Amino acid sequence: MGCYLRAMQVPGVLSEHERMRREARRQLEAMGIDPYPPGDFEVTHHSADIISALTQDEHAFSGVRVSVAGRIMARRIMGGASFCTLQDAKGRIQIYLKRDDLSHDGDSSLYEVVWKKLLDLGDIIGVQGYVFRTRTGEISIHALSIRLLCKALRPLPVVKEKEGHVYDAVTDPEFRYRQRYVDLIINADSRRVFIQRAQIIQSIRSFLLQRGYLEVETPVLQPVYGGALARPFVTHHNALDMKLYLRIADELYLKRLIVGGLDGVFEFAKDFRNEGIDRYHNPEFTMLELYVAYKDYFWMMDLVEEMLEQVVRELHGTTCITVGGRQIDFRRPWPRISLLEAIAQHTGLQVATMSDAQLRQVAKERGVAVDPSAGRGKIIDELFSMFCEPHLIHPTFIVDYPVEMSPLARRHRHHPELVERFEVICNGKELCNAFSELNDPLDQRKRFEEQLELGRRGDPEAMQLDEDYLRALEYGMPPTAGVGIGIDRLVMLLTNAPSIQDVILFPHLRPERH
RNA sequence: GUCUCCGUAGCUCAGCUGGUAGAGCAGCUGACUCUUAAUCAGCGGGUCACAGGUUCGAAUCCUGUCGGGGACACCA
Repeated sequence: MGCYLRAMQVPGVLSEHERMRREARRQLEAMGIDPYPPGDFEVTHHSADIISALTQDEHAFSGVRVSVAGRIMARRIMGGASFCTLQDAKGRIQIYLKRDDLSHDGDSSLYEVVWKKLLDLGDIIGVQGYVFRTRTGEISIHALSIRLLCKALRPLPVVKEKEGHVYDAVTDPEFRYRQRYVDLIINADSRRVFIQRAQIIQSIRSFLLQRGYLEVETPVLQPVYGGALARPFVTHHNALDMKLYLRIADELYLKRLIVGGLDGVFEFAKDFRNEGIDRYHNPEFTMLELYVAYKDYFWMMDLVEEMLEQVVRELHGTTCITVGGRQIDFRRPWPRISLLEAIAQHTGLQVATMSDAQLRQVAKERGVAVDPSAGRGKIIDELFSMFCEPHLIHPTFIVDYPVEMSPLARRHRHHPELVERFEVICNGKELCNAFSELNDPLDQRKRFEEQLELGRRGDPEAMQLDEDYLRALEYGMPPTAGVGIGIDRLVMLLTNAPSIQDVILFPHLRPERH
């Protein structure tokens, strides 16, 4: 690590490899070859398409000239003939090059000098030729011409592979995250994860669009942050000379749109929370929020179930996937169990009938760290996450939460101390959070005021009172169901990625130099 | 933020209880016109993360700093 940093810090200090490649570049230029030509090389085919087409029909390419472009990943030079592994966006294909085929009028310099001496692993070339099978049966392209499309000045880590076994794979997480561009070149699994991430998001988007919901964009820079309990990033607008916050959620804006009569809105929102970083948390992350008018949380449970089942099926072709060695089945219906029942099941405690003091006492006895300022809801939540969550592997709805934990949720229609809220727990982790939205402006004001009181008592995550949001509610918001799904967490689950850094292209890291 | 482990050539890693660095791949030179972790012969490449300290002598021991992983705490 240290050494490539050094090379980056001090441009004059180049490794032997880098000096070689710069010299090769110079020589190419001296030969009249542009090491960075314009993008006018016509690509007619991609590696994987050629291979699948020929596999289906052995004569698919008879009489066909193909042009492919990609990065040189391996070279095997045997005097007057060479093999090269070329990697493009869809995969890899072998190229066969012969001196005789690349020479014209007795000039073999393209093969002897350019190919053998001046091109390197990592360079990007275009190849024109015809498709054939080698004696051992590997589908290859017999090159009739090659062209340098981009000279690489840094050596690529060399990863070799035989019969599925990968040798010298680059596993250093710091290298992979800082230089994701290299990770993507050399780690097929990393490419796979990000392609699947895109598929998952696309799958959700089509599901929602198909139901007629409107995809919208709401402010990232907010004068009042809200919609979640979290610490925000603070920034400053110079021209307006005012404090702005990077959003921690887009909930309050989406619900304003419900007031506005849009009835069904969603947004894939980048949210920002000023908190610790670990394998489940990145300071900026993606959250899907969806709000639908004239619906409640029961309806939303059905929708979430259906949507996620379909997403998993579209991605994997089955509802049953393996995560960290465990089987998880997303097939509907998922169990629905109330928060208090779940606690009773896993701890034997009937917390509903306990006084605050009793609750505090049993929590202490069970080893739950209880902050003296923590309210009843917080203790219950803590009990749940300690004793229940880890046991919930298959997707499970946990429903009906204490009111003080959910200042934006509608009170339960039968139990005023609860709200109509559910979370989906899967693989021991929260996957989404949803509720029947609170649309009573007076109750909402009271809940905000309770949050303000928490804030005064020092809770840095307490909500701010959003006057404009209250004004919107006073105009009337229809009964509405809303849900938030942590997309990064969902992608981790569905791609079997152990760290959030593996599903975010450029995860946050400390600067390389201070 | 706390605890813990880690940082040696472009990459993957050796380097035992201190005697100032080694392998494979990659690179360079040469041979080889169906190879596929190509092969064969030869060669080069390192402020051992950084800064102090202990010592005759430090990649190795100690302290600190930087960066990373993991766990805990807060959260999604």
